Amino acid sequence: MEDNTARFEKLLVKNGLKRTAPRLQVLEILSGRDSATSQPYLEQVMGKDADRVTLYRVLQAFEEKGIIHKVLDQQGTANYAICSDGCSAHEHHDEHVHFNCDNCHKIYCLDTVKIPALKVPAGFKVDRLNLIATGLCASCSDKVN
Amino acid sequence: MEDNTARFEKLLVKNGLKRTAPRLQVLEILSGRDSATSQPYLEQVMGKDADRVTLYRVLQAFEEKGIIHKVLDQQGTANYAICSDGCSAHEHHDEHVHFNCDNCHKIYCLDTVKIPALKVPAGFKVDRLNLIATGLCASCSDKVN
DNA sequence: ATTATATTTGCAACATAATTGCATTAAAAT
DNA sequence: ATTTTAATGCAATTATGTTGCAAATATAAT
Ligand SMILES: [Mn+2]
Ligand SMILES: [Mn+2]
Ligand SMILES: [Zn+2]
Ligand SMILES: [Zn+2]
Repeated sequence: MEDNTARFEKLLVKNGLKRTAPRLQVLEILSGRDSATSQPYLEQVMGKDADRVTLYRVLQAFEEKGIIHKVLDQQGTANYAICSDGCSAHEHHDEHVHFNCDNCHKIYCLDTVKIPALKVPAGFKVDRLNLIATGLCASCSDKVN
Repeated sequence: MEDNTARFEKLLVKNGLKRTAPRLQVLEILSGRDSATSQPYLEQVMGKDADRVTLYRVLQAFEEKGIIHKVLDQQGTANYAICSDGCSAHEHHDEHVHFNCDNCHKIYCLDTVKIPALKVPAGFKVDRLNLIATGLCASCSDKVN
């Protein structure tokens, strides 16, 4: 497997973003997790390595460039995950289902589960769909049973 | 059509809630709108008729009793709408699609559009589904064309 | 009608998430 | 090495939501 840092540096350059410590750190954290990561968690992990404001700006830049996508959980907290498919500055392709676990509160990107097309009342023009399923994740439903 | 205030008073009593001015006012506002109403808007309209905290508590009580349901829009803002079907303190039945207009930012409860059942990976146990469609509402797509 | 009770409200204080302006710093281009 | 441009840090501010507690009020009991 290719060196992470080198890969991230390429990613930044490709998107016209400068190679800075806070940005590399955010990419490092996000890529090392199996579920979406909340802003509060990121803030806590980064600690004083970067200012709060910087974190917000890094996340915003990444989202605009199509590097990450934002998912709001049921409490309205922002969570971020690296985009898997070919998202770009001009268009996100993250129309997969998100699963929010009631127990561990993780948000999983269910990349394999596509959102079914929808029939809406006349006049409404659907641009994007956002489906959040809530319940117990595989790991938590295991433990309960 | 029956007098609104009388109807609301019954609703409160039925749910073991006292008939108070802020509660009646919230019901009055919500029932007079064709789309979900944001907390900030409610706060603004109520002005100094009720304290911010009271508004939050009224909304919370209504939600718990199944009188209203909460929808978060794409910005994470809380929006509230009166429950149409038989929601109760023990269970909400609001699994309809919500439509968030990019132009007027209104959130419509599409009561007629049910969320299709979902096939999730093994182990995941779905409890609730929340589908938000974003785009242009009928009224706004009219104006654009 | 008066009193007792349980609930609801308002206020103050606090917590957290997010944004803005601006001076400083640092990355990349020349 | 110097210039240019982008990004960061800091301070201040706004918005959203919560908690504890005393005062007020709706309703039930007398
Ligand atoms: Mn995702
Ligand atoms: Mn609804
Ligand atoms: Zn879980
Ligand atoms: Zn609209």
